[in-house]
Amino acid sequence: MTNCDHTLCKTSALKEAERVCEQLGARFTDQRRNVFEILWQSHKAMTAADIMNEMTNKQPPITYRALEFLKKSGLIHHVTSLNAYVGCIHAKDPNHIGQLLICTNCHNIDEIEPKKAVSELIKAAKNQDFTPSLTHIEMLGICKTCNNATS
Amino acid sequence: MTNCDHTLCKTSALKEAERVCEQLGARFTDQRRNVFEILWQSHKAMTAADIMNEMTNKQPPITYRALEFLKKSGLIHHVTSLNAYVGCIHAKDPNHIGQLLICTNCHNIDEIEPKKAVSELIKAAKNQDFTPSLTHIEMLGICKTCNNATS
DNA sequence: AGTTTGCCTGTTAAAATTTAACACTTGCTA
DNA sequence: TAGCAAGTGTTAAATTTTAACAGGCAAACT
Repeated sequence: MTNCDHTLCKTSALKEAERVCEQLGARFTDQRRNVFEILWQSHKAMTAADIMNEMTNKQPPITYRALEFLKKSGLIHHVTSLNAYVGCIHAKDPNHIGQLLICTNCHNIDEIEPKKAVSELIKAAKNQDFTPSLTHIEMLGICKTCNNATS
Repeated sequence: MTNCDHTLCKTSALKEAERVCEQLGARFTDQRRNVFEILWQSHKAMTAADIMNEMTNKQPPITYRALEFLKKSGLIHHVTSLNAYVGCIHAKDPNHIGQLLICTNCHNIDEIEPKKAVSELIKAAKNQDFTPSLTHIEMLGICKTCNNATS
């Protein structure tokens, strides 16, 4: 995501969303598209309320249902430590385990795939005979841009 | 935590809590103790409402304030993916980064310190010029006991 | 001992967030 | 073209969290 051409970025996310829905036999309806596009206006996390405010149809169930669907489909992430949502930039790979880098200054979120760390995490879990099915990794901190701005 | 002698486990957690409060110049008051003991009845995550139900004084602000304090002091963890709380078993080490292993079957939570994985996560973040200050790692899955019971 | 100070509590509400329930619509497909 | 499953619209309500403010309590100072 860092320094993306965001118009392109958004366009390809939309294409990807259509493809994923197709593949799931689900519809990328107006409501779902509405939520998705709002989230993809930026790489910042938005709360359900933030999103609802920008929806055409502002009724809570509409928003929550769309969020639920998009999350289940792997198209967006629930950023649990903020109770907010952000578009997923690795939707292509439904089994990826992302590491969210959440800037507490500008609120942008980057997502990387820390292959080595993940395999260590899994190894550590297996050591306890724990069988993982879902992994959340979230880091709060200061991003590159804000680091440079401060210095 | 796995297969702990829980009476001991709880006792030492209480001692530790008293020590931490002392060190912080804060008081381990009745309300805080109440929440803390409720959480330490088990290694299961409890929601604020669950806890409130068992409190002597069941008023929301009492519970939320105590939770907030215990969390800030590193005595409990907020399990963000469940929006629930659990006692921290590494309170001694205030800078530790824990990996929570959350059993979706029995709801017990174990916490381990995956040193290697964490250093990889930090490395991955630094590669993006991201300076982390707080890291959350949560895994949902099936624990040892439940694995054995099923097989 | 008396008083100040800061932390902590009690209490009343209210705000914010999320879900339930149910009737209706839409698009596929048999 | 009827029937089914998926998705919507709508009304409320449940749940979760916070605000605000008055009062109490313990340690620190005089």
